[in-house]
Amino acid sequence: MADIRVAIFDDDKRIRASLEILFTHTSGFSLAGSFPDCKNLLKNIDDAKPDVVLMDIDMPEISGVDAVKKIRSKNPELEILMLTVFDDNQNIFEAIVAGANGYILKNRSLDRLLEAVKEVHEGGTPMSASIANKVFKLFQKQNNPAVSEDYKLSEREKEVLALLVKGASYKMVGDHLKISYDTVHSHIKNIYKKLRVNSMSEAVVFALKNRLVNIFI
Amino acid sequence: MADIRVAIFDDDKRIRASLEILFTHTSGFSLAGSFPDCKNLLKNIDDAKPDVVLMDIDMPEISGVDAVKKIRSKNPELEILMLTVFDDNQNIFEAIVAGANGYILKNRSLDRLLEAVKEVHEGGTPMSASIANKVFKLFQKQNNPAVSEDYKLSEREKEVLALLVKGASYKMVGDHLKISYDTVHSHIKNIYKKLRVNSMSEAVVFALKNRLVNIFI
DNA sequence: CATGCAATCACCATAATTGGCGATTGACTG
DNA sequence: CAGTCAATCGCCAATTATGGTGATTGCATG
Repeated sequence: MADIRVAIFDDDKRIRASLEILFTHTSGFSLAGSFPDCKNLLKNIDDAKPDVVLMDIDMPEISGVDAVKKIRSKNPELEILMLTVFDDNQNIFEAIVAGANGYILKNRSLDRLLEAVKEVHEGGTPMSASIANKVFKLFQKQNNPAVSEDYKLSEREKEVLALLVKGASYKMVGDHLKISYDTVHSHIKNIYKKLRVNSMSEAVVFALKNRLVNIFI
Repeated sequence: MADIRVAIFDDDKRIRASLEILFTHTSGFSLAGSFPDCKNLLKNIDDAKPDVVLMDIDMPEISGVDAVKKIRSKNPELEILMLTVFDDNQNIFEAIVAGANGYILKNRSLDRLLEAVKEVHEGGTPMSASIANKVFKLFQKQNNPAVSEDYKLSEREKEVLALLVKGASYKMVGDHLKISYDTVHSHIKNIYKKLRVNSMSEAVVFALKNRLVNIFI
């Protein structure tokens, strides 16, 4: 197995120095580069060719979050691990959305750091339980209308609507649900009445906007 | 501190029996109810008044996922912990979106189960690392349009597509853009070809999914 | 047991969409 | 200046969707 190449971005000279030593002398890792700021960020990364970027979240001038955004726009595949002092930092959340792959607290042990780098490199997501929880809750909220208005669609009607959202025609819905074309027609008429729309595309947009059906997956 | 009242839904008699014993005899917990299926789900919950519901994800007739949806529609505050055998189950994911608060593998220790119940009750989210990772990635994807692919739609075509998403018909698009019905038809044919779809609703869903047009959120 | 409601199906007429074949104009480009 | 492409328009045929008025079955509920 080739070493995991790590690039460091941190304005604290001592931390940088200790990380440099760590990744230079630990087998399985190698130091791709070490930088005190995010000037020439993309060029530095281009030269260093790291597998994993360690990014301090609190840096002067260009913040860690902005750096993540910048990196993501050019290197969508690069793994980025954020370094932070506090775990209730709003920046962490922004960094996640911007595309960071995980983060680790600065006061954790070096072993834990090595583990986290490995984990990120293997596609994982090292992070604290409290942030994981926040992400989870927000995810649910985004995907679950919970108490969005009740349009009183029957189960069958929701089923039909979900198929329409997937691009099905009347006939396809009928085939899929093993019911006749006319029954599909009937359900759709009722759906339109309840949602107060007059066409399939309106119904589809309505369903997506009001999260009556779940897309994604 | 009052006991945490736990209600059990599992079709496996032995598991139910052992959970009943566990929650009856462990201090800090009490058994609110125990049921082999989800018939009378809401009434059972109404009677049992649990703080936390333990729900088997694979049950006959009404699945655990549907049960979660049902509970959520009436008791948005109730904590639900899913029980499952495998952790790569698609159902888990659906359960999460439906509003489950966490899940635990059935083969874990009873201690771990008690911990998880406590954690859920305190607003946490016990779950395996692999699912947490999936949730995290999907969350990022949803919040980060990143670099949506370029489907090479012309400006006019984007304009037409945006109107379709608003529920417009051919005729309405024509009126709005002051062009003929046949020109609208022409644009739409080209859009369908570029997006590789064959109907308006498909095009609309495609546009929303891939953020080719900006609405809501 | 009447009442309502969900789910199923049928028929009809009209409207809308879809896909195919064109065409012309003007702007940009190598 | 020839070629390309976006934008515009037209016609035709086939398919699909929409809206209306029915009907029957079965289930649940008071």
